[in-house]
Formats: sequence, structure tokens, C-alpha cells
Amino acid sequence: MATRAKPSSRGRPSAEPEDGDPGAVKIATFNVNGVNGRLPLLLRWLEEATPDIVCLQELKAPQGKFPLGAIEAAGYRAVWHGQSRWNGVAILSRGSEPIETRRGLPGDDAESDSRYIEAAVKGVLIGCLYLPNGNPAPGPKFERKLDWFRRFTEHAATLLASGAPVILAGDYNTMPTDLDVHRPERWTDDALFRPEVREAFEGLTGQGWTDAVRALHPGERLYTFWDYLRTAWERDAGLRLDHLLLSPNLSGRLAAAEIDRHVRGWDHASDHAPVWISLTGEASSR
DNA sequence: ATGGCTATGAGACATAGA
Repeated sequence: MATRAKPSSRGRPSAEPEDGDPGAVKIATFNVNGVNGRLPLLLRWLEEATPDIVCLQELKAPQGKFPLGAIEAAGYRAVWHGQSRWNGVAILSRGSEPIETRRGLPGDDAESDSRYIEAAVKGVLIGCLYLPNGNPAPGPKFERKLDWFRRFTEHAATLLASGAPVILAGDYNTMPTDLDVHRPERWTDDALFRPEVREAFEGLTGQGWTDAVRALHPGERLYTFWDYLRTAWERDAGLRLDHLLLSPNLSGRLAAAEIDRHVRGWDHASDHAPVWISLTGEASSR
């Protein structure tokens, strides 16, 4: 391992919730950057972390090439929305069947990328998203990102109005604040950090959603992504792009929120690390 | 630093990622 990498400093292997709450639920999001190429690492992490619910992004696999057999052998059922070569999202549930409630956003058409899937899992509604990157900005790709963000925000409002307990988890391709960027002054014109995108994120959370990781780590510099280029991992030159947003009726159950940084240091890693939260069981509300 | 790396599917490279 290179000199300054600190994969275990904040990133000890994720543990079960330590409060002895039998109803606790652990929910994770992980941009795997290729679910088949990453399968051994994904299975290793699932066995170590034992999340109850997992949102995956960037499957980079068509619908028929999702590795369902290996996922089921690891104890998970799954729904997924594949696409050849790029994008692709999935929701995994340990020991129970996710009940798919939607694939794609309102306003998508037959040509749209596979970037959203939604399912009822273990008493919560899970929206799993992969928001467009948007670079280069400005330009048509950036406009498509903003349009996707706008339609997603409209859908999020509909979900809130339903009164259901909802978690919107995935790769938002958005650094919400300066604390989420290694060198913010270098990113001001980038599609991941431009004011329009940060404002879109603020508009979304302004509906009442809780950015779970930030809520439990205020003021802390946090990253979930480290580029393969320029020894970004070894220099800890990262970005926080992967977020779990909680509806107001879930925020009181938030018990832990962590980034499994050490997974980024494993051989053949994704450029993203898994991010997870745990919710207390409903019976043990505090 | 329009540089560097990694993934996919097609086809002996192109394209996207962030």
C-alpha cells in the first residue's frame, strides 16, 4: 500500500449496530463501476458488511447479464434495471424479495438511460438513483443533468406527499458543499459542483430530506469517490458523491452513517466506496 | 496539465466516466 493511504483510519470494517437493536436495518449504496468485473469484490464486501438493503449503480451490464445467481447465493434477492455498456441500477435485499414499484423516472422515454429503480423493501421505500455526470459544462450533457435532477426532485416531492418512509440512495454526481471536495477551488466550473447543481441538491433537501452521512458528521471532510487517475486514493484527493437521503418520518431512526473507505483500497476496487446507514428498529424508537 | 486510469462491447479501438 502506498505511503499516505489511510484505508483503515475511518474505514474499519463495518460492524453490526452495537446497540443490540434486533429491528435495526442497515442500508447501503455502492457505485460498483461494473457489476460483473467487480463481482468478487462486491461479494467480499457483502459478506463482510452484511447490509440488509443495497443500492448498486453503474452495473454496466445488460438486463440479461446481471449476476443474479451469485447474488442469490450470497443471500440476497434483487431487482435491477440494466443497460448495455453504461449505467444500470439494482436494489438488493437480504433474505426477502424487493417489491419493485417503479423503474425509470416520470418523463423518461424508451431511449432513456437506466438510472432509477424503486422498490418496497423491509418496510421502507427505496429509490436507487444514478444521476447523470453532466460534463462537459456548459453544454447539452449538463442540460440533461439539470433536467434529470428537476424530474427527480419532482418525483421526490410526490414520494414525500405519499407519507411513506423513503430512502433515496445512490450516486448523485453532486458535491453538496466545499467540505465534500478535496480542492473546491478547482471544481467550480465542473458539472459535479457548479452552482446550478449545488442549488438543485439544496432544493431537493429543502423539501425535508436528511443527508444522513452529513447529518451525523457535521463539519467533517468526507469523500466517497477517488479517481483512478493521478494517485487520487493515495493522496486522499476525493469527492463525496454518494448520498442517502431520508424522509422526515425516518430521520429520527438514524443511528449510524459511515463510508467503507477501506474497500477503496482493496485490489481491483471500484473508484467509489460503499456508503451505509443504520436505522433503529421501529419498536425501539427513542 | 485537453496529460495520467479503468470499464464495457465490439472488433483489433471507441467511448464514457468524474
